[in-house]
Amino acid sequence: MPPKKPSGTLSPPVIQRLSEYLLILEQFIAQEQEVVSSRALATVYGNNSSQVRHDIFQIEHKGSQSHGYLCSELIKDIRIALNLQNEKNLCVIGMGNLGRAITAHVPFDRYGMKLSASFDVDPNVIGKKIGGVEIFNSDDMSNIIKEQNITMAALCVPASRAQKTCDLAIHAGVKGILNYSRIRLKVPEHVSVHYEQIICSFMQLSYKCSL
Amino acid sequence: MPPKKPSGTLSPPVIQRLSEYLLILEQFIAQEQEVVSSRALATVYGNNSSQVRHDIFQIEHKGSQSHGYLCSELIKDIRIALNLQNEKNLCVIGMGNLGRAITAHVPFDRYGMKLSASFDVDPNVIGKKIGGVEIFNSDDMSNIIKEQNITMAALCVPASRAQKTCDLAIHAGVKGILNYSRIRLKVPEHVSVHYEQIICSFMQLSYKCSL
DNA sequence: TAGATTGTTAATCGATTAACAATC
DNA sequence: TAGATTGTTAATCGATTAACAATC
Repeated sequence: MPPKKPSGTLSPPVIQRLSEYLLILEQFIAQEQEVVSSRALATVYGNNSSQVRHDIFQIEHKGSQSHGYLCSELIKDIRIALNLQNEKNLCVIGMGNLGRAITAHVPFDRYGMKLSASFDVDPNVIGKKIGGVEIFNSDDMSNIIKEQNITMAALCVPASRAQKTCDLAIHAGVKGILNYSRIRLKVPEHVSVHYEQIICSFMQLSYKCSL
Repeated sequence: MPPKKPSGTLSPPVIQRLSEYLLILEQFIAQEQEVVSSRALATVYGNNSSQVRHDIFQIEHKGSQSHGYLCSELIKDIRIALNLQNEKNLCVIGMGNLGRAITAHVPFDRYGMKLSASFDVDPNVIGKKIGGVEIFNSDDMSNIIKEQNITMAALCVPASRAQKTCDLAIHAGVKGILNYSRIRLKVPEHVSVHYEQIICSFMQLSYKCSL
């Protein structure tokens, strides 16, 4: 019998909430709040204390009964549960506004990820750096992905180029794609794609607002 | 007894899927594919035909038994179900890379939304246009939101300014916020906030990839 | 101690899937 | 007609919430 549950045990809604609890807890730490109750966390997140405790129960973190959770310890255990300790390399493909936003402003290094390359086809930007990350020629993508052992990619290219680019990245070894392009991708079974269609988020919000 | 179910009847997962079906169906139309079966749609979306039929059942669209759904008709009924016919005004606040990406590239007008203003504090960009949308001074936000009857906002400002900006927008009449800033917002009960934390999407993908 | 709060199970609720009759 | 596919209900599955004993 293994000492810990096998990874892959957490369901998508739980993973999602844990990742957001993590950011909230870090906000608490920044405000020098060291302890938090399930009730307080639930208030900020927008759910209820029962769900918070249930989520935390699943990652086998132990709080202090009657005094709540120590933020710093809970952060550690969420990081372990989400597998954020062993570093993963990723790249951003397509340096339009969105690609640049992700490259320059998302703090990957604080969450066990390393943005090790970005790619574009525009000769005017190739060779430059954004947020400390070099922009490479898309033609060299395959080699660089292999060399740097990149396993995840944010796809920020125009729809017309998305499938071809995605095929190339997968062929070079990418296992997970965050797709910001507005088409559905065909990928082999062993590859995960998460669709991040900004317009769909707006539609959902719009629906809620129209009730 | 009302002829149609009251709006607000659709659950969040159903709304989410319907919004994505909509994009897929439009892709089909663009490829001159006029008819689609629940099975074909499920294959592209990545679920199963039973769920597709169940979702479509809920919006009271009638397909043709034995021949599937007519894409154009299904598109129409999804639009109705999602309340995309009556136009809503929205704004983007913060014209960094992300704000510019949303302003320039998200096709709001095709989905019943009108991006009628964007805001920034930088005098170098105020007065310019991006994607046909004028960038106004954030100081004038309150007036412009009221004048143009803006009800939704994409919040793309730095964390340090997010809460203040959000308060201002809500006070001027905004009812729904898509929050791209990395903090939790305190809002009154009648306002909906959707959190779009890019780093959380990466954490979720990373978890899936590490299984 | 009394009060607060967690840990954990059980109950409830809702979402997904299966099944199949109806229909074109 | 036979085959394909929807429409719709029922069954299953999983996620959320409630409850409360345990504990500090």
